Amino acid sequence: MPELPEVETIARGLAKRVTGDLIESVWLGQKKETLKSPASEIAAVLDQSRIASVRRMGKHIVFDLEQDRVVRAPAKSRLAQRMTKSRAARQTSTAPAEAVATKSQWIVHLGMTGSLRVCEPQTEVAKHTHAILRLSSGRELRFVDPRRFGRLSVASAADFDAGGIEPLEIDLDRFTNLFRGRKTPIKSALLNQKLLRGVGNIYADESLFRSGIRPRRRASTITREQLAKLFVAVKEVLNEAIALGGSSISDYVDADGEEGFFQLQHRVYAREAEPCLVCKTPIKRVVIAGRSSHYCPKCQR
DNA sequence: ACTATTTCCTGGATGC
DNA sequence: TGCATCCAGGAAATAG
Repeated sequence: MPELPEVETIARGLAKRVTGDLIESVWLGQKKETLKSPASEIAAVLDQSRIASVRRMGKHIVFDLEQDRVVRAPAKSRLAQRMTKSRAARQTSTAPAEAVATKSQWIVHLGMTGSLRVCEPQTEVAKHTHAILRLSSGRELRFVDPRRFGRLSVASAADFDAGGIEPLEIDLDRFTNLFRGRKTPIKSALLNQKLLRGVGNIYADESLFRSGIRPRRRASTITREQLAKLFVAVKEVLNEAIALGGSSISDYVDADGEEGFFQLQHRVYAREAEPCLVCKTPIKRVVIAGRSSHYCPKCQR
């Protein structure tokens, strides 16, 4: 279940392996529910594009792509029209033909069980493989997702909006404002990607434990002091998890096939009935908005 | 405008 | 052993 720290780890690993590669060909599977954009559009954007960088936005992995396309002056191509007017004007008035870099993005959401693997072409194609990109390095980048909660899409450079604010970049004032007037349980608010992007079930539970707040507490009833603690806890938990390569739950591994180790630091997540590490009270599990939520009934109020 | 609930999906765990 | 059932959970869709 990749959340922000896992996606960050994966994106860093991918950046090391595929930055600068040209995508020489693209294969997309038939399961169209994994595609947010039409298959033809995804293939057209990926094919013959160069991977300029790989980064994380919330729980999304963003591949920044550049395509070199020859634009001939007299014929007003669609590409030329899409460029800024001044640039297009310069183009048509001077050079008869010129290579123009157009920018776009390939956006991957791993959902629950999605993974991106860089491997040799002869590696057996795993079950539930939904996309294969052949790279100029001779390797392949494959998207595998058994449960198919993952999503692939493409966007032009200006398009992609991942929603809320990055939790590692937000300041205390804006953090506090996110919860003002919200009657929803704080747990639900933390999971709401339109507020903060990247926090998932594990890190929401762990942050609430560290700040002593019960997951069911209505967001608007939390004091300034408690929110300040939560603000620190969220950043702390995410940073520690990134440093340990994320949490390996079920079959999560990063781009190098390495497991993360933050699961060993979990204080409440998946520890139902086990003693609280602070006060020995058994950890409780309740369901909030359809999600299992773990907390210590004594330490969290 | 918010908030709560349902739905999607497969494989691993559990129970009889 | 075999088969059915349940559960995990992010986010979109739907309902209130």
